[in-house]
Amino acid sequence: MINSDPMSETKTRIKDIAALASVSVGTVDRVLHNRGEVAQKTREKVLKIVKETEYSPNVMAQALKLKKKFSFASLLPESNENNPFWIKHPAGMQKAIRELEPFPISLHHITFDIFSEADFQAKTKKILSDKPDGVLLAPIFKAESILFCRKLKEANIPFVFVDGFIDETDFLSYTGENIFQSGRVAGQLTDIVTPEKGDILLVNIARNLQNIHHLNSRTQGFLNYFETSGRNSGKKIMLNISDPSLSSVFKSLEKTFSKHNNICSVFMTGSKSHLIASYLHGKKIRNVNVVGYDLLDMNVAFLKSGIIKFLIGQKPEEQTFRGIKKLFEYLSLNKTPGKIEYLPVDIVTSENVDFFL
Amino acid sequence: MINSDPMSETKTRIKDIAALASVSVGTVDRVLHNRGEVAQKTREKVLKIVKETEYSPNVMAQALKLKKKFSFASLLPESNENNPFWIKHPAGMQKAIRELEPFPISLHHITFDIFSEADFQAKTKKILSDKPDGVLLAPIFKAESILFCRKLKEANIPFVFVDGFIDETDFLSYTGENIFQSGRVAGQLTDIVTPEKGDILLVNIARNLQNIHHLNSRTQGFLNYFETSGRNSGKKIMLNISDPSLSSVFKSLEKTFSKHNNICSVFMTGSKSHLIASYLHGKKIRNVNVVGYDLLDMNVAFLKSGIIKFLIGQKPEEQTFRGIKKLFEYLSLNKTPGKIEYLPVDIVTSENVDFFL
DNA sequence: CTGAAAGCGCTTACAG
DNA sequence: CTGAAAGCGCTTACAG
Repeated sequence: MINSDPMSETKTRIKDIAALASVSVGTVDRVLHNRGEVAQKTREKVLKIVKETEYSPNVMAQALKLKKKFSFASLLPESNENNPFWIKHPAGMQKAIRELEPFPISLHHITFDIFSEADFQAKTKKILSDKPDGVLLAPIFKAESILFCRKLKEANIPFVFVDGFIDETDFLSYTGENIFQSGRVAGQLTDIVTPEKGDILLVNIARNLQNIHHLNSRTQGFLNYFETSGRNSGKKIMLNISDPSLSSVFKSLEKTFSKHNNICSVFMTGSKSHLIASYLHGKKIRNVNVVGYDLLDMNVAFLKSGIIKFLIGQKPEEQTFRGIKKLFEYLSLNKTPGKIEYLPVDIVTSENVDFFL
Repeated sequence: MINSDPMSETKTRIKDIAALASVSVGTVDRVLHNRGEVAQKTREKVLKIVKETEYSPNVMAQALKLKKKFSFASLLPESNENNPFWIKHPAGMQKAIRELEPFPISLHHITFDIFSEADFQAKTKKILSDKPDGVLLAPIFKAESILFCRKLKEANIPFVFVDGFIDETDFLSYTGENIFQSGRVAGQLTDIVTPEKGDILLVNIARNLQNIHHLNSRTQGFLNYFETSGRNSGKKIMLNISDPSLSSVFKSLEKTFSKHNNICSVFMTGSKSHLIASYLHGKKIRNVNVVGYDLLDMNVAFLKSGIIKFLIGQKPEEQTFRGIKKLFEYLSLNKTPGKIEYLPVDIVTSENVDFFL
């Protein structure tokens, strides 16, 4: 028999504690919430009984009485054609709010230009002036995020990270990928589909590489796999592309492929593997496998057509879903979540992709 | 701004409806719950306002007042050394009950001998006599399950399936694998790791094959993949083993491997791929890849050591977790879940397995 | 057929 | 420093 209340059949209520301590419920409530104005002796007596009876409040009654409306703010990059990765994040937050329905929660979702530190900073100012009860953010820009998080802490506003975390801040929780390990998984998958002596091309597309630590960690994980466990002994060729435009990417690939004639697989460290696939398709280059990230529509199309062999999913919706839930549970139920929650690294192929869409 | 209550700032309460209809809250409640004893005219007036105001009850207040305790029953195979697959299912139900904490729920978890239809039937009798509010079950034995489900329906007890479903019953919801598609995924993974002309051995271990339709569907999906999409052109050798003991399995494998000398991969349709791996390991047969199901400790060990290349996870905990939640939400919040919820087919390798444990 | 009142467990403003 | 009372939104037993 599994019970939600394994210790006792009937839960102790404030009233019971009051009776046991020979005080009124008002007094019990005052010590429970540290509202002061209670004699030290009374306080101790009540606290003792609270402990003995393992009192925990009835959340339904609390919520009914308090009708506290939580207002959350979220700060994520805006999604557009150039950056469709972020398109699914809001849905996860919506879902969390719907699921928490009986409790009134509002969420102000704010986006910033992923290429503009200034915009990010402006948006953080706005959030701080709104004084939300909790914040969810993707700490894309490290320096600016650290500043923002410090201010949040000063204002006593808890915040959770998605997509990545910054150790130097006092975040409540991170929900997302283990970035290094995900690079290792990508390495393993690439290893499986690459001939033993075939070369592997690693492609980074990013304007400003040192600021986006994901890609670096992924690349590190990827290379680490081959150092420790890989079978493939081919060359690992690194290609950094700073201009994400189609023509620029194609030009870079053109140059690289003409220089190296034994490339058997391409690993794309970010979500734009469809660009690689598109290039290979256009050039009618067969037998080159692509491994990349994220279930964007374009990526999925190439996965189904077979040019992309594996995609690794990051569960963007799940990240924001859990982030919001953690904020809520922390604030309303006093549950402190685990500091770091790594979501499984999903391996996605043409055959199981539909389950993830 | 995403809001839990998008239509109006303040929710309408029974009191508001009563005022609008010029009746008392008691009357509103009577029509809301079809408790009769209301004049037809009054009834219609109230219903109209309920509709207009899009009234929905405050679950917190309901729960606080009602203190209804739901009692659920679950019926799953008992897990033992021979059948460790079922060991993780109870944890998912526990988790659901913990998460639903503020609502009092009790669960009577009943197990049956997976080799005994009679035991299954006896346990269903017990459950029926307990009259639980909802039931979760794995319909392992088809005929007996149909009978049981009919009785549940007669008693007006909703039930959900995990691990498989039977179309002919009136189940509330199924949460689990798309079995055929999971076979296709297994086919694809096997295809990837098998040389183009290598033979593939399919192993079924089951006492009573026609009763366990999983394995059949998986095998069908597996073969279907090679018919429609596969690259491998080797033989597909079927091996059915009815005695699951170690010695019997080893003997069957011995015989099969001596008869076929080009087996490059083995697909195990159930959770016992560790037996295959163990055989290969003992015989020092290298270069034979194993693909199988379920993250049992023994399987994971062989996955990490490299003999098993891929495992497909079924998320046993998630199945029962969601099943219980669906029962609860159906009963307490009147939410009817989707009839069939396929969980993603998880592809697990030595590099991402830790996220799933 | 209908209304007024009590009470679920909690919090808070008020009186003392 | 402490207690008594009102009220959150709902349900129910009772009186009429």
